[in-house]
Amino acid sequence: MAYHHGNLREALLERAAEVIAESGIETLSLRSLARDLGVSHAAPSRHFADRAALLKALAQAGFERSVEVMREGAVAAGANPIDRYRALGRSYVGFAIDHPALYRAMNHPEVRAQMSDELHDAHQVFFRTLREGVEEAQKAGWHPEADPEALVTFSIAGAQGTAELLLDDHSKTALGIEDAGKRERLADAVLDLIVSPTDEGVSPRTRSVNQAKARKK
Amino acid sequence: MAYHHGNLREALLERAAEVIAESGIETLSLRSLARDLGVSHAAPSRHFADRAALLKALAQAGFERSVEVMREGAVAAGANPIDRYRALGRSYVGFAIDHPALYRAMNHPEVRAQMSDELHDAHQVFFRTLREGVEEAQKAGWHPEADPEALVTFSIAGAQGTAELLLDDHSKTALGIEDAGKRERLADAVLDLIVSPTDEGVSPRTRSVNQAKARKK
DNA sequence: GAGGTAATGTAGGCGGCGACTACATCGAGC
DNA sequence: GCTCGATGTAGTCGCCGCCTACATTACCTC
Repeated sequence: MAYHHGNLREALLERAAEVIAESGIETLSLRSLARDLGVSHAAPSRHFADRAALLKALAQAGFERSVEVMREGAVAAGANPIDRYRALGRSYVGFAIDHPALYRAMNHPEVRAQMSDELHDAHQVFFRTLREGVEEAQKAGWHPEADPEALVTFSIAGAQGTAELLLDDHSKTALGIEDAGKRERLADAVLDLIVSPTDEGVSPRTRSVNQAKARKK
Repeated sequence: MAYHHGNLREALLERAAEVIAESGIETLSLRSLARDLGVSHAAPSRHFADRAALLKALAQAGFERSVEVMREGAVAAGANPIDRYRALGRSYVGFAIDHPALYRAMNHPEVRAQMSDELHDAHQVFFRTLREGVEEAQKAGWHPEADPEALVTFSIAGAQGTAELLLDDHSKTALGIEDAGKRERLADAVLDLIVSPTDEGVSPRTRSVNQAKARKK
């Protein structure tokens, strides 16, 4: 075989995502990754300075992909700002379920602790996307009385917390989630609770549009 | 000095909590812990079979303490079930802020992945405490139309997500949280949003009682 | 209060890992 | 066809988790 792997960087990211999805970030090691791909133990260092750099790259991809998915969801939701806002949250939860490895990388303490500038920017874009959705929804009559910053926190906390619960095995059993269908219904119900409070102009039961939201790959 | 440390187990837990609060769970090692306490590198193994066991012990303490704090908060909130329910969530967020190391241990993937029976029970008690609060609140008129399971998920997700955001440095700056006071106010505002939806019999502005809630040590 | 035993701590070692360095191979551009 | 940068290899160091063998202490029993 060739001395050069050819596309080691992408292969590393892909295999890393598999390993994380299977057995978690903790068990991920650069050396085992190298073994899996049949290269020497030091080869990964040509592409990622250290283990954290690889995780950061995954996290960055995660922030970018999640923003894409959220924007697509908003577009599919139509013109009503509150429906669009709901779709943002629903898409984020869907993203977490579809791409658990990226999601875990995005929220791993080791990554959050020391963000590179690039990663910081990606995180900012993510935050801004949600913030804009919140602002539009508020203008449209969702919680007009509330502090916008509290609304943003509430929204992100709700979406993040829901995603976390739906990905955690113990919480899943504690909540009686046996299959994917039940998980989807629960996610929708929770999203309804987040969005529901204001009853003017909002239709919290318009789930069908969001459920059929586009998911690439 | 004595050959025996005397209270190594407690000292390990205490020092571990310090290290986690300072620099995160990732940097925690049994050997560095042993060095910090002036014992041999293998001494900790007498009390914790492996690194995970130590984290599990911290997590267990966290679940137990958080339930205590939540119950105290509910008692201090009085007789109104919805006020009591709000106090549960507010107390949990307060617990996370006051005991970040325990909170992180409780939610660390390495811990969640393989829970011991004891830890599983502690987690169940935690879940049940919140679930009971939700059920009482619903009986009292909070979201009477909603699926109870969805309400539980919504509640835990909201509390958990809020705690996570308020502990994360990047999210803190993105939300414009400079000092502890602002953080407390934001936590209260978010809790109001979680509890507010139903307007019959609920007084979401009764924060003063909860703010002055008891916190031990 | 002497002896035995379990609890607790020590010393050493093994293998895996991250990270570093020196060296080998390939490929693209002059 | 040569050179140079990109990519991969081989070897090493130190830290860590974890294991085993051994030392010291506390406590219980007679």
